[in-house]
Amino acid sequence: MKIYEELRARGLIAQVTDEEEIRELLNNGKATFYIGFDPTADSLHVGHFMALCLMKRLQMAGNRPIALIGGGTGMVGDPSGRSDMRTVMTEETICHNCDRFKEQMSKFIDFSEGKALMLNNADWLLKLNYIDLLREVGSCFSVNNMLRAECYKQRMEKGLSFFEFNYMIMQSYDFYHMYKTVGCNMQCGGDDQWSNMLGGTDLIRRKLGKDAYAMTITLLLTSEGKKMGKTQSGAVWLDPDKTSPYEFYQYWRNTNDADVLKCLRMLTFLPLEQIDAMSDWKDAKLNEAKDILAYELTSLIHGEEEANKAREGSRAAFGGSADHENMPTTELTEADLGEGALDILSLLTLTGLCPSKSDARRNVTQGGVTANDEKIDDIAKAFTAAELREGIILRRGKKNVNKVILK
RNA sequence: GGGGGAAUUCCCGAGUGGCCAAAGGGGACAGACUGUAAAUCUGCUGGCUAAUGCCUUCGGUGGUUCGAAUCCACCUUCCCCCA
Repeated sequence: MKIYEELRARGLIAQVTDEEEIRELLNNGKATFYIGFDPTADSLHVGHFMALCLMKRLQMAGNRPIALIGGGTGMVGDPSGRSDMRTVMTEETICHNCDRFKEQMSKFIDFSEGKALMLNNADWLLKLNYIDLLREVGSCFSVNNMLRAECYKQRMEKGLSFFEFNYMIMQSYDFYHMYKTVGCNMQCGGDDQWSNMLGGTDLIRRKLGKDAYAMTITLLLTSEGKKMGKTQSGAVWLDPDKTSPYEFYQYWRNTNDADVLKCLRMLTFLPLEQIDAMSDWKDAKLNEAKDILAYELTSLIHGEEEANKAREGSRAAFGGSADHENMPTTELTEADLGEGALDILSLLTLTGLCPSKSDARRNVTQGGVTANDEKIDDIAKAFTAAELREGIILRRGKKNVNKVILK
């Protein structure tokens, strides 16, 4: 199966400007395509992961990816799909974030020998002169059309500043610039970028009379219509310091039944036949598919070793038996110990299982806390140094486990 | 440029001098049921405290008052109408 057909089969392709041409380009490794990443945080997250996967897939098929870091566009911020204005970031923050992005991407995409490029649009956008820009490309944009664009719809109700309105022009300029300088003939991105991307192909046609292409990938939504990769505590990060491999693994392990196959297809590199074979797995059997999904993804991001640890940790936490080696652990020192013993509420906060003592108290009172599988319902319960030295397995609810041990 | 309105705890949103840590809903969390799923039902939802209670919070800064989320002044941001 050729790459284009595979992307289709995996359900990755959302919209394309010209299916025939794009199939031809991609299947023959003739595309130089770019995907933009706005440096809004100091780590990539699951949302970016889809894009990285796509890059890798296309690269494996012989195409040349360009990872475009939005050091310049990040100064403005994309209003697409947002209901309010982004906070404007300082230049230092943006630079810092750009560097971290580069680091993370290099682990995933092969940048050697020009097989892929990494560019930063700050290099050309920051130099632009307002009047020159207006004269050069300003005439190619119709405000009427821009206002009709889907990506501004939401903002038309709440208000959109001129500042952010320019984002589309900058993104279009990127494409145009890279078309001229590095032969970039295609842009890929999330489906929410569609109108911004069309701005670019349009600009190239108007300015150069050449065809360039755009392709969007399906946004990965949960069956409830929410963006995948968001939890109540924020995004699921690829940086192990921000989201531990264990948490990362657990995130996928808890995927909704309805979303498992879709995620396997879209995110993993497992052969389609193998994934199709899982399609009649039902009920408890589906848990195996979730384990595969979680393992595959953790392994892709954090490596096999970490994936194994995460899987072991998870089995120890939920499977009962197994060893407790890889369980999330908190090491205490004598200094944490008050009067020779530590009460349950302090333990819960020290391990991070509960954010505050009030919350810890609530959880204990509601019967959600166990220590070594014994339910704790007394908020005054304390553990001695000797008990702590043995190690205690604390649980808050079913999914939050932490082993405390006094060193 | 002129006029009118708004800012509330994670989100939406009530509250218009004391009874307000602040209604209601959503979400999150915990319990029951399960398959580490979904749905459902129950509880719970600022912090400290064994508890009584105390402390911090209603865009910001000052002020009026015994007492302010609520009144006044100024500032900031946003929305709407007219130009």
